[in-house]
Amino acid sequence: MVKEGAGKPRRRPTAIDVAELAGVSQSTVSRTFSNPDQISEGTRNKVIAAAEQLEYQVDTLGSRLRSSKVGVIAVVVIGREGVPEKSINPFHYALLGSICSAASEAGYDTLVSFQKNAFHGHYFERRQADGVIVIGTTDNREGWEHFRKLSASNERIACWGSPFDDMQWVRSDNAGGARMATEHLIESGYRDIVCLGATDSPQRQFLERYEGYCEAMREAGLTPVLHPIDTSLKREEQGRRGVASLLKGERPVDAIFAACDSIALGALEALDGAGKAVPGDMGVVGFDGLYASRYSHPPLTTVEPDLTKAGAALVTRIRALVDGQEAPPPRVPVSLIVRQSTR
Amino acid sequence: MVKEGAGKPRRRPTAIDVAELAGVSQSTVSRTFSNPDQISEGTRNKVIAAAEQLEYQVDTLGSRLRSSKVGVIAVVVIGREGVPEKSINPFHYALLGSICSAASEAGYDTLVSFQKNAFHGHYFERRQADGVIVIGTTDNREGWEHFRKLSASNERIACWGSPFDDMQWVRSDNAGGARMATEHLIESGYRDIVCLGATDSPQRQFLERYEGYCEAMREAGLTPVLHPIDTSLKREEQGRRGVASLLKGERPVDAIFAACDSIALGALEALDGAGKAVPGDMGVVGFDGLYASRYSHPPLTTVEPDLTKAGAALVTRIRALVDGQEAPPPRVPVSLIVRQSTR
DNA sequence: CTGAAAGCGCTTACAG
DNA sequence: CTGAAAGCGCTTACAG
Repeated sequence: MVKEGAGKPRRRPTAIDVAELAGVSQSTVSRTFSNPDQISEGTRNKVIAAAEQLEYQVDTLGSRLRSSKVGVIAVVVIGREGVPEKSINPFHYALLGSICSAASEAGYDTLVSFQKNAFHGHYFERRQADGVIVIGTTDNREGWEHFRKLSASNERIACWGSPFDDMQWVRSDNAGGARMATEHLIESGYRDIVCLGATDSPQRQFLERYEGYCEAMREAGLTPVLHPIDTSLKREEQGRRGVASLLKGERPVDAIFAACDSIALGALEALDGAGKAVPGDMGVVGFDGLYASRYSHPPLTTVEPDLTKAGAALVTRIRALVDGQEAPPPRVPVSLIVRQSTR
Repeated sequence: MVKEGAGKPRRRPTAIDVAELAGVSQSTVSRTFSNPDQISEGTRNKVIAAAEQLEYQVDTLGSRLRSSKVGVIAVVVIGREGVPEKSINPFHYALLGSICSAASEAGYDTLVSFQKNAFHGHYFERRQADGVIVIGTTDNREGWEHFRKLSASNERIACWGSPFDDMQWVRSDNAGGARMATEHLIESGYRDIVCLGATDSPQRQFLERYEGYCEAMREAGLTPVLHPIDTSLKREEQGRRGVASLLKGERPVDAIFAACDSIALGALEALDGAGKAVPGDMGVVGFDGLYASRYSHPPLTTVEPDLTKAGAALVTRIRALVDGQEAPPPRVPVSLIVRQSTR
């Protein structure tokens, strides 16, 4: 720990400095760190001792330039224009966290960028990253189009939440989760269960969730009902409006399976405002496992994807693209978290 | 958009390729991108046209190695051991987002890493970053000690939430925010207002918030009361236990100013469980502006720091350390968000 | 305003 | 197992 600014400018030590001190060639120093098996134990120890004495660390820049290995995964979080970072769906932040952790375990750095309207960042052309993971709101069509094109011409892009099927994606077991949620509602005695969602949304997962819901309903001899939402609104507002029109309608409803937690949170708010008791008058289940769903009133029963596995799967996908490894099937398991919004 | 894997290996174009096509020297190509004013307009246009034709982009690796400018800010999010990424305080995720945006606007990439127990990442020694921004839980003493030491020997570290005063920090206007919160409670008619917090916590902001609360109380002729929390517990649990012991106590209480939102959320839960009406029997105010606080029951009145300014201030701090620029005062303004947990 | 040349700190065939 | 040498793609004095 040499104090800097104490007079000595103290040049960063290089492999040459270490070589001199250890009495070996510069290439031997390099090999000691990049390919230690090639070096005899005795020599290796001398080099390591010298490196420690000088506080030497391999310069990433030199190493990467020469070896053409970047060692970086870029993570792009697609947002909506005009929406500040603090309002980004917390689910995406949590996913970002698990991606960064998984990357780190695989020996990659993560270059994170939040993009709304300007999708520049020529990661490959500028050799800044070996691969790109794209996550974020499905709604920013322009953003996804951009990465879809890149994906077509360069295969090192993996994504979560893409509206397009022809990209390298990783997804929740949406149908399975929806099925679990619906079966849970049926077992709890609800019968007039409506799905608050959309089949034509760019959010393909909404369709998959609706299908899982339908299967479970039909197997129980019940009729699935889709109550469509206005996908141009903010999620919570979709939930509020959805409930408002449901309550005005003729059809009896005793439970709501919402296509995502944010919609469910809005729905809970509207139900509370309308004086409806949850879970007594109406059961509600969401999908995503947002942090906020633990503190809603009442706390929301939801389907939660295993985010650790999701992050790992995305990183694995990139590695597979980079060096032809085998990739596991890209469906991430989910689990049902039963809270107080259902009986 | 040349399709890769279509047979042609297609080498990445270099400045030499562009130079050949444009009929100039390689140095001229380099200058066109790094120092365009040095190049006449005619030459510049020729070079740019050639670059576009070849889809050339400056190779970051070569450029950085030669110029010694890394152009990267590392962001370290300190977590608690054993706590998965998805459970990280959402506040830190939101702050992370605004840091990444601010960095991007200043022309920096952000290298994000989540660290719990292993604090390696020799960003400077390995020349991976020009500076490091450290955020995250104040509770991981070991983590902060690590970065404090680094901070002492290398001055390019800025932080949010450090328990130590001798680091380069950026903070909320904690005292001012606490004052606003307390004045709001007093104006709303509450009198027996207790601060649920700690003065001896490593969370220095808790002390500052307590002090702001005290000032406002004294100015109104009221006596400040600190109801201490057990800082070894999880935040929400601190809030639950705090309320439990408050309700068992002798002292009359009609409002709680909680040192942070997570504590307030736990407190709301416990009050609900104990059959206390909020805001009727008890007013509650938090601090942080978590996403979840919008969906608590009732929605939580809270003090919210301007996260966009916080991210910008941290990045500015790093830039100041890197190239001696002037830095603005590192207090981030806050605002009071009145919701339904207060009259 | 432009070019020729050196060199940033590494990795990696090649030779022994 | 180790060394001498070339070269990754740039930037930047130096000279004109």
